[in-house]
Order: sequence, then structure tokens, then C-alpha cells
Amino acid sequence: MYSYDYPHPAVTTDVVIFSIRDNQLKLLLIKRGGNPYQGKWALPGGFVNPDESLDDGARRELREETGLSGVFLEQLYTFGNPERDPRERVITVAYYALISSDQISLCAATDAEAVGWFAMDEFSELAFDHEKIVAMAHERLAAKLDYSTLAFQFMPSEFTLTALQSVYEIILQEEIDKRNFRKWVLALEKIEETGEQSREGAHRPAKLYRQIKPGKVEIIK
Amino acid sequence: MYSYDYPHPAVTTDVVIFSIRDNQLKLLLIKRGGNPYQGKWALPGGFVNPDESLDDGARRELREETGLSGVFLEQLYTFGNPERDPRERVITVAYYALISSDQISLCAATDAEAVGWFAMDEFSELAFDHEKIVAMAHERLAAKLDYSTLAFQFMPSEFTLTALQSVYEIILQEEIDKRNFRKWVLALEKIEETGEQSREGAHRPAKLYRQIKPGKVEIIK
DNA sequence: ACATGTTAGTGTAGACTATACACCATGTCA
DNA sequence: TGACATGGTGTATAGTCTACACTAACATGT
Repeated sequence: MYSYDYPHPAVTTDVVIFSIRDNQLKLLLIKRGGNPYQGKWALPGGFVNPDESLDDGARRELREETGLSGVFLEQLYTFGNPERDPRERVITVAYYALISSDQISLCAATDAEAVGWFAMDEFSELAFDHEKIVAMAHERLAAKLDYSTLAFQFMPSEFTLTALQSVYEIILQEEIDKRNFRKWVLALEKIEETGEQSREGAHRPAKLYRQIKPGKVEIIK
Repeated sequence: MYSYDYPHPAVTTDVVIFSIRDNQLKLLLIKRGGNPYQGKWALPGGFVNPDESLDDGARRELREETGLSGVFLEQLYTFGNPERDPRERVITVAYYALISSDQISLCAATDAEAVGWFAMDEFSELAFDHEKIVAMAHERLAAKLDYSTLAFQFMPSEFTLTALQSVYEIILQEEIDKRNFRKWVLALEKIEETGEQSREGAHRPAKLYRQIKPGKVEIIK
């Protein structure tokens, strides 16, 4: 039992976990077992421990659901309307995380019953105000593509330019000219050729590239 | 006495209140009366009430310190390191606010003993992690000048282009070419001539402009 | 009334950036 | 060896950004 002179809200972290699967932007949702919103899908999240920072709390939630660590994670926004949880006052510090397509294969969560990856138009009526959180995360993601190397976080350690372009197209939901994209991304000088080729399928093999500073998200322009 | 099954952190809002005074970017600080950090300057802030949203809490803090309402206020970031307050776990949702130079004259706070406006290089050793909060607020402010009409929030209802330019120069800390600035800002089509002139001092009077949508911050480009 | 001082207000040329657009290259497989 | 599929490349144009200097209009003092 913990007592205070003044009322204290509960504080949680919720994480919007994005990844690219099947040529779609998807996010990880969890089916709620208990009330409220029992049976509804919700963002993974939970209470912040007394001795951990908010970042650490979000990272822990991420690890608990995916088994992954070392992924990109950034604070998004804090949601604290008094009525957002019917039980008690709960303030949630929302984060978003990006999982690359080689991390996703390591991701343990997928086989669990109550966990799933959903495309942005494959879910409806999330629990709490989670739809608002997801919408804001998607906006932030799209905005950051324009002025950072955020999209590289979705790529495996070696990737083709076509694969990278398709990540941009999926998130921004618009087609990009191949030649202009390549000029642009190479001019950034944030990726380099590995010297290897992909050689998949009945066609010309593609050069493989890697990030010069793997894992780093850099602001550009 | 309020009791919970699990430990709950205290949640506060702190507000970085910016204004332009004496051709400098200044912010409002409050001298702490009690421990910890007694006598140190700190951001205005306080506990979130159980029945108010985070935005409302921040707006209330702002009003309590300045007497002002209807000013621009936006959530900045949430700071929650376990050791940031020596008394108990305190998570603060930081906001920043912009006060225009006609609002500032209405601002009651200035005559109080323990309240003051400080230029960005006029203070040192703020209480808690408030220097970090201020630094992030300043970064956000400067970044937003590039892609929004945020700077207009510092302007009185009617203003000259020279005055507007000087706000940009003060915040960005760099000189801007007069002709290029005017071309740029007029091309935005977010301000219009009032038809009036300023006529101050021994020189040619300047045209006065106003925002087309007063109070609105718009994303540009 | 005229000279002085101070800020307001304006345009153009060149560099650079963004965009639109189509064909050949290189591999697999039948 | 031909069909198919994706990889890879350049150029011309429009648009944007940058640098740069002089005249206009007022107040003031002589």
C-alpha cells in the first residue's frame, strides 16, 4: 500500500511498434485480456516502475512483447486526459519504435495468440485513446522521413536501393521516381555499397548497401 | 490521504514561457522559496490536478504566473528520470508558451519579487533538470520557425516587417537579408497589410501588417 | 527651406535544387 | 537464344534560394 498527501495519477508507457511486413506498414497490437476494453486490441504498454526512467520503461515494454532490444525508440507525446481510463487517472507517455526486417524474424511475439501485426487499415476501435496515439505516431514517422534517416531503421543490415525506396513509398503512400530517389539518397552520403549483390529471382542482381553509421538516425538537410 | 496498491509518481507540468523583450529572447523564471533547490531559479510549474488534462494544467500554471490566457501553448517533452527530484518520483510534462509583446504589458507577474524575465544567457544553474528542459524548448522553437508561422505568436496584433524580421534574427541568432526575408514572408500569404503605418521616429513610416488568421500557427512549405 | 540622419522599401542575376522523363543492362529460366 | 523481370543510369527544365545596393519618406536641427 502506497499513500500520498495528494492524489497521484498512474503513469504508463505505451509503445507503437512499427515494422514493414508484406509490403505494408504494420504495428504490433495486443488483445486485452481484462477489463476495461476486454477483447479489444491495444498498444503494448504498462506501468512505469519506480526506479526506472520513462525511456527504460518503454524499452522494457518493447522487450517484453518482442524480445528485442537495441531497436530505435523515441518518445512521441504524453496523453493525460482525465477520462482516458475509466478505472483511475492514467497518464501515458507514448513512444514509438521501429523494427527492421531482420529483427522481426527474431521477434518472439508473433506466435502468441493475443498478439498480432496489423496494417494501418486492418484494425478499428482500439482500446482507450490508442487510435489517437497511433495516428500521431504515423504522422511523426512520415514527417521524419523528410528530414532524417529514420527510414533506414526499417532496413536489414544490407539492403538494395529498391527495397529502401519501397519503404519510403509504403510510409508516405506515394510513388517516388526511381532515378530521383537514388540521386537523393546517395547524395546524403549515409549509405555505402557493400560490394555484394542480392541475386534473387530471374533478373539482374542488385547492389547491396549498408548504413555507414548503423543504428544512427541522422537529421538531414 | 490517497492510497494505491502500486507506487504512483507525482506528475507536474512545467512551462517554458518565452517572450521577446529588449530585443532578446527571454523566459520567465521563478525563485524557489522552499527546498529542494531553495533560492534557485526554476520554471513555473506544479502538480496536475486530478480532474484536469495536462494541457489544462499547463494552461493553469501559465495563468497563475502571468495572468494571461489565450496564449500559444504546446507540449514539449516529458521528463521522468527517477532522480530528477530528490523528494519523490516526479514526472514532469514540459510545455512551452509564447507571449506576444502586447500581452506582456498585461502580464502581472513582472513586479513580483521572486519572478523574473531572463535572457538565454542570463541565468545559470536552474533547479532540477530545468536547464535541459529550457535547452530543448529553445531548440524546438528555433526548429519550428523554419516550417511554421510560430514566430508570429511573438508579434502584437499589428506589426512591421522589420519587427517581424528581428524576431527571427533574435531566435535564430543569425542575420537575415531584408529583401529575401520580405519576399519569403509575403509569399507565405499568412499576413496582410492593415493599411495603417507605424510613424515612429525620425524616418520613413513603416507599413503595418497583421496575421490573416490571428492566433493560428500554420505549418508551411 | 534645406541638409542630415534614420529606417522603409524594392529587383535582378546566378547558383543551386527539384522534377519529369525512357532506355539499356544483367541476370534466370524455359 | 529469346522472353521476362528487375537493376541501373543522365539530361533538360522549372523552381527556389542567395547575394547584393540604392532610392523613398519621414523628423529634426539649422
